[in-house]
Amino acid sequence: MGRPPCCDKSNVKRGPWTPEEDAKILAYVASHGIGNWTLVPQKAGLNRCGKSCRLRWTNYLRPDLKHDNFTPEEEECILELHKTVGSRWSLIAKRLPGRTDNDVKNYWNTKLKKKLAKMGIDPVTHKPFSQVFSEYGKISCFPINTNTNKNPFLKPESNNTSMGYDIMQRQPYFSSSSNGVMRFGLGQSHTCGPSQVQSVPASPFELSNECVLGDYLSSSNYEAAQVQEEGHIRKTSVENSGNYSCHGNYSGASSSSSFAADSSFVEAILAHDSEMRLQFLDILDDDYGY
DNA sequence: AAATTCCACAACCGCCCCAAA
DNA sequence: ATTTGGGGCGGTTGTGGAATT
Repeated sequence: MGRPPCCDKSNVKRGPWTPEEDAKILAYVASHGIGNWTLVPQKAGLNRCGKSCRLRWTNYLRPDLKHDNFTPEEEECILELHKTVGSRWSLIAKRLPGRTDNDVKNYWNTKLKKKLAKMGIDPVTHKPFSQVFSEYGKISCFPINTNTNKNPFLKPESNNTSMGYDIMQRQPYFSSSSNGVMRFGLGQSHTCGPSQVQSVPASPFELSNECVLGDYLSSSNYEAAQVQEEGHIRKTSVENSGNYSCHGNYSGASSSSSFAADSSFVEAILAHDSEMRLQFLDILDDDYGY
C-alpha cells in the first residue's frame, strides 16, 4: 500500500555537488523542463535523491538567480518584511527577484541578525532590548504571588542579583553572584558567556527608553532608529511581477503595538498579528494563512 | 608560518500538508 | 480509509576559506 519510494536513501550520494552533477541537472532541465523531481535522478543519470536535485536546482542552478552580494535596497526590504512577517523566508524571497529563501535566510542569520543585535535591537521584535525586556514583565504569563500580589519574577530577590539580556537567546536573566545564572521566562535554561550578554538596568520598570541607537543602518540609508510611537513604513509599489519596493524610514525600535499589562500573552500576540495584517494587507494576502 | 578562530553559505534535516496509490 | 511520498518550508549543521592570533 502507498507509493513506492523515490530512491534508495541508503545508496544515494550526499554532500557537495560536483560540476559534472550540476551539468547533468542543467542538461536535463534544458531538454525536459521542470516536472516530477523524483524522475530526474534516474533520467539525468544521477545517484542523488530527487529532493536533493530539486533543492540544488532551486537554490543554486536556476538561471534567474543572482549570485552577487545583497544590495542595501535588498537589505532594507528584508528588514522591513521581516519586521512584518517574521521568518517566513519564502515569503520574503518572493519580493526579492533572483533571491531564494535560503539566500535570504542565510543573509539574515549571518549578517542582519548580528547587525541588529549589535545596535541593541531585538532581531525578532525589532524593538530595543530594553523595551522587549520591559514587556517580559508586563505580560501576564508570569505567575503572580497571590499573597503579595506581586510577580516574583519582576525583581531579583537578592540585592547581589543582577539582571541582563542574553542577546543570542533573546531572554532576560537574573544572575546571582552565588548561584550563577538563573533564567526566567520561556525556553530552556542555560548559561551564556559575558560576550553574549547586554547589561540592562536592574529593574525592568526603571528602564528608560533612551536607547541611543544612532543610525539604524547608516550604510543603507536608514534613518536613526529612535524609540517612537509609530513606525513609518511605506510601500509604494508592488508590481504584478512580484517586485517589491520598500521606501521610507525603517524605525526598527518602534512599534505601534503595546502589550496591555492585564491582557493574556496569547491575546497580546493576536492583537499584534491583527495590527500587522492591517499594515501589510497585500503582503499578507499571499498564500499563507492561519 | 602555523595554528586557531571566525564567517559564509551550501546542503541536509525534520516537520507539515496534501495528493497519490 | 489508510499509508506513503512529494513538495514546501524553516531550522540547523558541515565545511572550506578568510581573518586573526
